[in-house]
Amino acid sequence: MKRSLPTLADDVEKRLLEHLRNNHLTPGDLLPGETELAESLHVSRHIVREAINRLKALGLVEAKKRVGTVFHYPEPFRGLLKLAEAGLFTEKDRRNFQELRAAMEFGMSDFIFIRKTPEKIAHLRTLAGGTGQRIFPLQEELDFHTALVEISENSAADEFRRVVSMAFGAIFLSPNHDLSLSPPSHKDICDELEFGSLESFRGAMRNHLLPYFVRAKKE
Amino acid sequence: MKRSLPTLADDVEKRLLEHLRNNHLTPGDLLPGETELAESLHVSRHIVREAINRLKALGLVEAKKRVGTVFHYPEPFRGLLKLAEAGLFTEKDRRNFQELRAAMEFGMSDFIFIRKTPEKIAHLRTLAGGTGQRIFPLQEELDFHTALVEISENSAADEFRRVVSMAFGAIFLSPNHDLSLSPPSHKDICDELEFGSLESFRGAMRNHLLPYFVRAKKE
DNA sequence: CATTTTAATATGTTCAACATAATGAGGAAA
DNA sequence: TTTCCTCATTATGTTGAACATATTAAAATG
Repeated sequence: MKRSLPTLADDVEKRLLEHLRNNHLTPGDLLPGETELAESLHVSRHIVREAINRLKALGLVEAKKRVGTVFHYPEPFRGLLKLAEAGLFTEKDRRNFQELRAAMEFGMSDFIFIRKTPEKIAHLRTLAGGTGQRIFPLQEELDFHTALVEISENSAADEFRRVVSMAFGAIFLSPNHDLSLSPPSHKDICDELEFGSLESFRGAMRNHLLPYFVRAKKE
Repeated sequence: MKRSLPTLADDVEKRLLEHLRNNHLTPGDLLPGETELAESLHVSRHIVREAINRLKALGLVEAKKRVGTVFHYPEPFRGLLKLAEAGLFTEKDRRNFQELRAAMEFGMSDFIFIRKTPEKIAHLRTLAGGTGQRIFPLQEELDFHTALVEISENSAADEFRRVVSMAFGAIFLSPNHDLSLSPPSHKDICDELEFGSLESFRGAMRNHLLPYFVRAKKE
């Protein structure tokens, strides 16, 4: 595969990233002005702006008039979100991401269990809903799983989950899952998390996500 | 939070993304020329270039001289890779990503088991190494786990794994994991995948990744 | 002192022009 | 005919100067 020669904007982009790393920028800090950068790098201001626009696409910086270009702490999945929102993924891609989300959520069971606290469990219970059905079961599902993953204190998992949920459609449970054993409810999961063992909690998580795994099997 | 007004490049970027979606571009297809876009959108060519540069940052397009701007199929984690390569994440972020990778890999166990074939297992065994130790156990670890996730036929999981491995450092096994039960070897995992049950395979995966889960516990 | 006005300064935008590389057509040589 | 070279074409790459605009902070005003 023949790659084209690096352009000036490629160089400047690389050097800007180096600048961000080497100077340990804190969120809110300013990049040098465009004119200043153009002079010090011996390129035109347009080139500098092209490079900066790439950083904008990654969510790394934001331009503010009269102020300058301010550094933002990286949002790892900003690019993924943008691509997804643009609707550029295929149906198969979207299925893969939903599948990956379910696998990730199940895989985080251990970390959720390890880092649980009474306060977090209490908060989780407020979202679990009663025994009766709620008006917005879909919203409850979203909020509950969000809070659940938050317990793991893993921001990467948290953001990944949020992006996939937002961009690839909400959690979709096949309405006609004729399983003999009904999956654990949110309340059951809370109980397992609070009183159960690591293994029983992991099993509950797995059974709760079962529809995804089953659907995969049928194809 | 006061957001600044959308700039012309913002608009053009959005419209370019719409164009990509609405016209169902196939990888290799060309975007309209910069001059043409500038005229039809009533903006200067520089604005168009700034917008295109953002798409470049996402890996969505590549510019080729004399040819034009060609569409590439989206690489979901291109942005994440770029941020990671630039070294902009904190130590805690990197730990979180390694943790997420381990959780994801374990969570994919079911899909790996469901979609296994004799050919894939055979290929996996060629990477498992013999009973003796190899010269590059780290490389074997990388290749083996790559092939393992490939069996799941989930490109999203595949790419995520590759990006995290490449960008956040190779798999790091604590050398002094004084566990009474030694984790399953790669050969053991192959055997479980081929002859074991879904549950036993999942257990083997979990125990193989145990060091990650254990390390999390200590903190 | 509080308020309004104003000047300074960063990014945003345009125009016109030229540079450069890859393509493809056309002609020269085998 | 086939192969190779040449060269004009055409897309992106790059530059410079200038002006627009929003926001900040200083200065003037009451």
